[in-house]
Formats: sequence, structure tokens, C-alpha cells
Amino acid sequence: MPTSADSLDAVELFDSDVAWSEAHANFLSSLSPEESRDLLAYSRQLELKPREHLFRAGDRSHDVYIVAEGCIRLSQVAPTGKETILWFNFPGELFGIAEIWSRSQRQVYAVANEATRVHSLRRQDFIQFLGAHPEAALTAIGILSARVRALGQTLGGLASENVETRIARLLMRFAAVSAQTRCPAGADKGELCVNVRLRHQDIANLIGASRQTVTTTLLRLRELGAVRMEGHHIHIVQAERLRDCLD
Amino acid sequence: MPTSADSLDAVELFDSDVAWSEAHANFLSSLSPEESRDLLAYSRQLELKPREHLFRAGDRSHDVYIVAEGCIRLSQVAPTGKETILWFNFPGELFGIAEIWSRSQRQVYAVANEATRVHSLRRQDFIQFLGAHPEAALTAIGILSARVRALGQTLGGLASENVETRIARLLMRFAAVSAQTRCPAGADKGELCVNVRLRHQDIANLIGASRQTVTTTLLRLRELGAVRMEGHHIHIVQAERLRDCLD
DNA sequence: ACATGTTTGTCACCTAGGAGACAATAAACA
DNA sequence: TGTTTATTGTCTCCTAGGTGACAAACATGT
Repeated sequence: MPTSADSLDAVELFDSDVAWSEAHANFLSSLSPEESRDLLAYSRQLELKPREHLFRAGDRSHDVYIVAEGCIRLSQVAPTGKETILWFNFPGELFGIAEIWSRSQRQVYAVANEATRVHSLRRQDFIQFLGAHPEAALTAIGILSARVRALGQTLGGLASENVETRIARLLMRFAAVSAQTRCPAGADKGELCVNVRLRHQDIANLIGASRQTVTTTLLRLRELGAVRMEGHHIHIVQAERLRDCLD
Repeated sequence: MPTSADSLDAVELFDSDVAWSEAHANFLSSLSPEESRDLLAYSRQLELKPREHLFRAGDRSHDVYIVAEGCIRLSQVAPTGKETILWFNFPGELFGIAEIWSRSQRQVYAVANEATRVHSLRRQDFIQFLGAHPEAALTAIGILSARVRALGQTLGGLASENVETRIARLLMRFAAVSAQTRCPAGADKGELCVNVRLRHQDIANLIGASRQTVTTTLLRLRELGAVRMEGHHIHIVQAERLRDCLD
């Protein structure tokens, strides 16, 4: 139960969402000014248009990236063609580390979800940086651990919850991680904005459901008065209503 | 296609299984003798009987563990009571790191799958060790990255593959990671032994299916001549047959 | 050797949600 | 401003696999 001391624009988190937001921790801003200067010294900046690929499964690039601005979507495509979205990287987040140790190909697709700017670091520079900055290495370990936990929870949810519950949870989590950004359309008092462009198809790929089911479920949540559509993002009108789906 | 140069007892890995086995990397043996001496200097050893709990969700313990002998099962229990098995930790594997950074409670259950011995390290000692040994920290990052990838693949599989495929893949992976251990019953020439005690219920909890479906599917795989039951573990008679389920 | 608990095998039944196929919008573009 | 292309809303139909309920086969302890 949220205390009245919580500020109105803070999103109260479920226990089960803590790992999720820890996993979205801002790696860049966790560094000291000198550290971040060191880290970015040899970095290049890349600009990506919406839907532009940063890398694809099978690529042999070995860079690590940090989101400067915008948002990068990591996804996988099964042999059948079915896409699974694994993660969204928000500003400050580190990604592309997985393929660094095993010198293998990229396993996933990284696509800009909107106009996005990323810092690109060469494998060797990044490893050197971590070696020289044990604190930063520990932070990285913490973030990765949280990501492991978050994925584990997603897995458990996928195996044991129905579509409505999974959507409700997804919306709450995205609202939480995008809470600091300002919704361009402006949120009404008490509302939360899921400030990420998500088509129904994207939601489907995130929770492992079909597009049609997502559409109907979202409509049902709107009937319930839980959410509202505002252009291309979703506003959570009554968080409690969504929470009720989570038991 | 496996070349004839592959030794008979080596398990050829799919691309999709590389992350899986990297994630099961032996952290302990990746350290130099001095490092592992340093690390274990302040450790305690714990003996666990089969099915005994090392920790439970909600516990406030903050130790990190390394499997010395046996096997530890990490699982989650949904509010509905449904269990999801997230990971099996084999000898040398590091686990319990997730709860170290967030000083929160354990999120998962750790149960000995058989008689098991673990090294128990205090949070502070472990962090200090990593700080003092950048190489080891990098190894840890590599293992965690692989685990993130492996979980991502499991997620993709759960969302887009049917039960038979998921079981087939699971068996191949477990056969790969338990390849170095000797099957007590003795495997026939050319066979692979899934040398972990897995009840049908456990498999169900691993792949997100019901126990009954696992039973019938396993029976079908036996009819096909792909697997054989040997006491309580499964032997893969014809790996190709299983592979055929994986397209 | 017996009794009790656990794991496996097999039913019959039922439903959540996938797949396909359009119409109705909304957005992008020219 | 019209044309094309994405995206959403709504049907119908259908099946993989969940659930519950037992019986059979193993284990386990006493």
C-alpha cells in the first residue's frame, strides 16, 4: 500500500517489478564524471532513424552500445518467422555485451524504436575500461543480475499467466521505466503514460501472444476504465484496475 | 552436419545452444589456483540432502554460492502455486548473485536436486574479491551475459515452439551440459545420457507445460526411437531424431 | 513383507487463444 | 488532396494443450 508520502508522479512498484527497473538502470549516469569521460573518450556516436537497424542476428560486429537518446529494441526471430522482443534499452542503458565474450555472431536484432542516438564502444576499449574501473564492473554485474532476474520473471509469467495479466503487468512496468520522460500529449492528473511507441504487434511480440488477442484485450481494459489511448501510446487511467488483473 | 572428426562422446552443439553452455561455464575452474584459494579462503561448505532447500523466496540471506558437487535447482513459484524452474547449477557454477546488489529478499527457491555440496561466500567477501580481481569480474560478466542470452532463447522458444520441440531442445541441452559426468547406468555406444534426475513434473516446470503433456510427449519420442528411459534418467538414443523436432 | 507415498500412464472433456480473412481507420507520402 | 501503406477492430473456426480423475507401477521407510 503506497504511503501518502509518495509523490504523485512516482510509480509505486510491485516487488515483482523491482528487478525490472533495476535491470533498466542507467549505467552511464552511475559512473563518476571522470569515469564516464574515460569511457566515452574513444566512443563514436551513431544516429539512427526510427526502425533503422543497429545490428542484425548473424552480424559479426563486436561493439558495445550505450543509449544516449531514444530507445533501442532487442528482438529475436524464430525460424518460423515469429519475433520475440526481449528488451527495450532506454537512455543510459548498456547493451550488446552478450556477444563480446564469445566471439560469435550477434544473436539478436537491435532496432531503433524511434529516432535514437547511441554511443558505440569498441570491444577492446570497453573490456579495458572495466578492468581499470572495478566499481564500474561491479555495477555492470549488478545490472546483468537484475536482467537475469527480470527475464526469469517474464519467463514465469509467460508460463503461468493469461494474456490479460501479462499485458497489465507489461503496461505497469513500461509506465514505471518511462516515468521520468514527459508525455508529449500531456498526461491528466493521476494518469501514467506508457511513453514508448508500442503497436499491438509489438505488445504481442513482447508477451508471446497474437496481435488479435492483444487488440481485444486492450479494448477490454479500456472498457474497464483502466487505460486510455492517446495517439500512439497508452495512458493508464486507473492503475488499481490494472493491478486487479495481477493477482 | 557433424564431421567424422568429432569424437563420439562429444556433443555437437547447435548455434542456439552455445549461449546455454557458456552460461553453465565453470566459474571456479576459470580462476587461477591462487585466485580460487583467495576466493574460498573465507567460504563455508554446506552439505545438502536431496530436495533440501538452500534458500527460499523471501529469505534475507545474502550469500553467494558455488556448487562444489551435485546440482542445485533454482525455481520460482507464481501466486497460483505454479512452479517455474529457471536454472540448474552444476559444479563450479556461481549463483545467488542477483540478490546481492539490491539488498532485497531472495526472489527464487534454491533446492538441492540430489546430494549436493556448495561453497558459501559472504556478500562482502565476494564483492571484495571481484574488486581485487578484475579478471574474475570480467569472467562473471561473461557468464551473466550468456545467461541473459540463454534465458532470452528460452523465452523465445516458449513463445513460439510447441511442447515436443521444447522438450527435444531441453534434452539436447542437458545432455550437452552433463556430458562430462559419467552415467551410473552406463550409456550404450553412441548414446547421450541426460545425467540429471528429472521427473516429468520437473520437465513440465522447465518448459512451461503440464505434467500429462510431458508424459505423453516423452512416450511419443520413445516410440520414435529417439530416447530411452534408464531408471530415472533419459538416454538419447538417436540425437538426429531429436534434432528433427527442432526445425 | 507390508504399508504409504511418489511418480508415471491414460482417459475424457473443455477452453484460451492462435490463424485466417476482411473491413474500417489512421498515417505517410507524393 | 488523393493514393498507398500501416495499423486496428471484428468475425469465425479450430486445435494444442490444460485440467481433473484414476489406475498402474515404483520407491521408501519400518
